[in-house]
Amino acid sequence: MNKTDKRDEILRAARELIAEHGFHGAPMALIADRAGVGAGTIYRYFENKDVLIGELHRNLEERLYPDILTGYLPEQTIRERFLHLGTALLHYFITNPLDYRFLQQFYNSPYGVDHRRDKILGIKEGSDVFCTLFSEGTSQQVMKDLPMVVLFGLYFGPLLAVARDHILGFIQLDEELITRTVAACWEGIQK
Amino acid sequence: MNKTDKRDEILRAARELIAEHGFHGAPMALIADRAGVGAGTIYRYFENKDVLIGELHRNLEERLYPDILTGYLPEQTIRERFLHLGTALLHYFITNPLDYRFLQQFYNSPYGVDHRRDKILGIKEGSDVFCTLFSEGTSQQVMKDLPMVVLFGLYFGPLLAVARDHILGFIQLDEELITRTVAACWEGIQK
Amino acid sequence: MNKTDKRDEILRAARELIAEHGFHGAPMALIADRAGVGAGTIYRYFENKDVLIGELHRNLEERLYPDILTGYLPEQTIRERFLHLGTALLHYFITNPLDYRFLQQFYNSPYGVDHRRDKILGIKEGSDVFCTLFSEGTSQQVMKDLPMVVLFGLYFGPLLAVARDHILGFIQLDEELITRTVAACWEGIQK
Amino acid sequence: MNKTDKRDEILRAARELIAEHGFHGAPMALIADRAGVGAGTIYRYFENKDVLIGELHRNLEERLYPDILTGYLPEQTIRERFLHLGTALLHYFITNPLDYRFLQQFYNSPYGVDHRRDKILGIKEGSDVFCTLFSEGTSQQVMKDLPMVVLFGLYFGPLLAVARDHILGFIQLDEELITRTVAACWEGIQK
DNA sequence: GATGAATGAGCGTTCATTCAT
DNA sequence: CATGAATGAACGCTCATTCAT
Repeated sequence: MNKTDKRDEILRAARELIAEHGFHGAPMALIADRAGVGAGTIYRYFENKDVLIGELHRNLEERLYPDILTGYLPEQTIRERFLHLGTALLHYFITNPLDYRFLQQFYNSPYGVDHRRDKILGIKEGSDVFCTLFSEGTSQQVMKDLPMVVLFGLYFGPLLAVARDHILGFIQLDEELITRTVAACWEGIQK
Repeated sequence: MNKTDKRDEILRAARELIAEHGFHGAPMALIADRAGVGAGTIYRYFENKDVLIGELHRNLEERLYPDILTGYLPEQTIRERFLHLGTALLHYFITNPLDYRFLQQFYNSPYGVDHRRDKILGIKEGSDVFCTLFSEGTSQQVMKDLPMVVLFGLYFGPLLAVARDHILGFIQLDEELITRTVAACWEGIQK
Repeated sequence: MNKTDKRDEILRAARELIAEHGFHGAPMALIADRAGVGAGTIYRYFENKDVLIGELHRNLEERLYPDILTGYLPEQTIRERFLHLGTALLHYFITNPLDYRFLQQFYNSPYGVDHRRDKILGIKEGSDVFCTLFSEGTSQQVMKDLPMVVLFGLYFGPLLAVARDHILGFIQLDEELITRTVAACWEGIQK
Repeated sequence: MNKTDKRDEILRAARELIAEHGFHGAPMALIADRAGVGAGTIYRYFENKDVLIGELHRNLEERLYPDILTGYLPEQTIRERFLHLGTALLHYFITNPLDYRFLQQFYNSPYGVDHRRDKILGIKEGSDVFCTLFSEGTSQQVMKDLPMVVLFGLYFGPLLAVARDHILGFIQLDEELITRTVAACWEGIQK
């Protein structure tokens, strides 16, 4: 196992444990075990647990963004792009429930404390796509003239809520329901 | 300090610490300190930490529901009642940010595990107000024909998101913004 | 309830709890509860827990000795008296298993530490009957010429062991078995 | 200090503290101190205190049985074997007083609760030597026709009593006294 | 570089004892 | 006197982090 592999194994092990059992169920020793490395080894790759968790978060974003941007075409209308991103986001979380659960844990833990600025469950930072789209939307008067933060709330709030409820089994999202849910968000946001 | 006072002090101390620093920042010893009592005293009032936390939750609901139901008139139109509740909820969380933060911690911790079914950040089944209102809304075809869970997401998702962002200082919600935000939710939900 | 009654209630409650659950299952608060008095009240009658336990021990002996001495006739032969006491002792413990269990707990706890000199599971101190009997037995050459302590071991050792096993349910002692057991002891001790 | 040494140090420290002060005088922190290790270290070797205590018990038996079986010859008469085992047992406890005191504590504590069936102060079922010997003794009509449990009481009762009194300093057992004591037991048990 | 045994501060909880009422 | 609420030291145990090998 080379250096990068080891690092990846640690991240994977940590992500799984946290998603499955929460932070309280993911002590360093267990992460090391599941990653197949020694407990001390983790500290060669990550200064401490906070840093490991933070890295996990960054790592997640690096997988999330390419995914939802696949097939995203700047030349489409604002509405079309809005629907694409919302739909893609729901698909991503449904396909990767561990990632959803990790995010949920992350933003309500001491580890997420420094990332709180990454509002809206983390879907903002570096998310120029969303910023750009919403800026365009408001300046072109296609979206309501509300602060960006509120528009984000109207968008991500419902999406994350239904993703959570799907993952918790309170609802079974299918293509049609996803489409209609994202469409409803649009109606709340459009002018 | 009499018996009730002491119990209240413990609840207040616990609520504050949890809201400010999360569960990890609220060990029993610190709660006792801040409440001005001995560590063992807490256990005269609450069987164990889980029970204390659970009581904190119940206690919060006992303050939240009367508040948002003040001035709620069943004879108003569905839209009017929808706007009333949404506005009242935002007001409550803005006025009681500690309660918002406590709920946020609560539902993402082992303590809230049994209450997960109480979906949508504590607006739970027993909250017939919301259930009743939404049932009426869909059956009268005033609201979209979506599963209750999705409608709840479209309602509470944005509200809780903007409440959080206000509390975190990312926006300053005033009466007008509150009204417009809740109105936007309505537009997403109405048929 | 007068002063003596209260004291007796405390002793009774303590004895029961200790016999039933051991010392670890008899905190002062529970003793007070079962005695129907306040926790602080115990300290009016007994300086501290050690003293209470010690008193319990003395109290037991005050009930045990009159019992086994009933029908004890100094004019009987040494053998007859030996058999009488042994039989009476077994009867007492079978009839009062709580007392047996208390003694057992007592002599293996910090509380019994000062009473260790009361060897042979407590059946020695003040037990002039036994001392007298055995002195007589050795000086009259009816018993083996062994140190008193050894003779006591040959007497109380088996008796307490079978009492324990009866109470634990490993054996069902009836009159005949009691008689034969005490007789066997005698055979070991007699010259 | 290597791994085995550390484990042994912990066992030794625990045995000593329990023998000297009983279970109440052997908190984990003190055991760790006396063993010269950190408090947490104990838990690398023993899952919890119960397991540590249980191991202490097993460990003792592993030293006790080989010791008393040394020189034990099945071809000897029942009486000879009886005397051998009794003598060896007394020698063992006199030589290892800490072991005697540990056993005494063990069987009168919550820790020994599961071992209660191992009657007669730890001379338990696995001790086929004793069972076998006594079975042979009764079936060959060399021993009295009493239940095994009573015979055990007549054997171990006195032996453990005199061992205790020697350890407590009430008598000084020498070879002759040991021999005569065990012989007295035999007289009580033989037909 | 990798390891995992060792650490000890910190946790939730219990309970003998005190003392204001 | 009697009370029982209050105390806080002490317990068994966990786990992020270190460091000798």
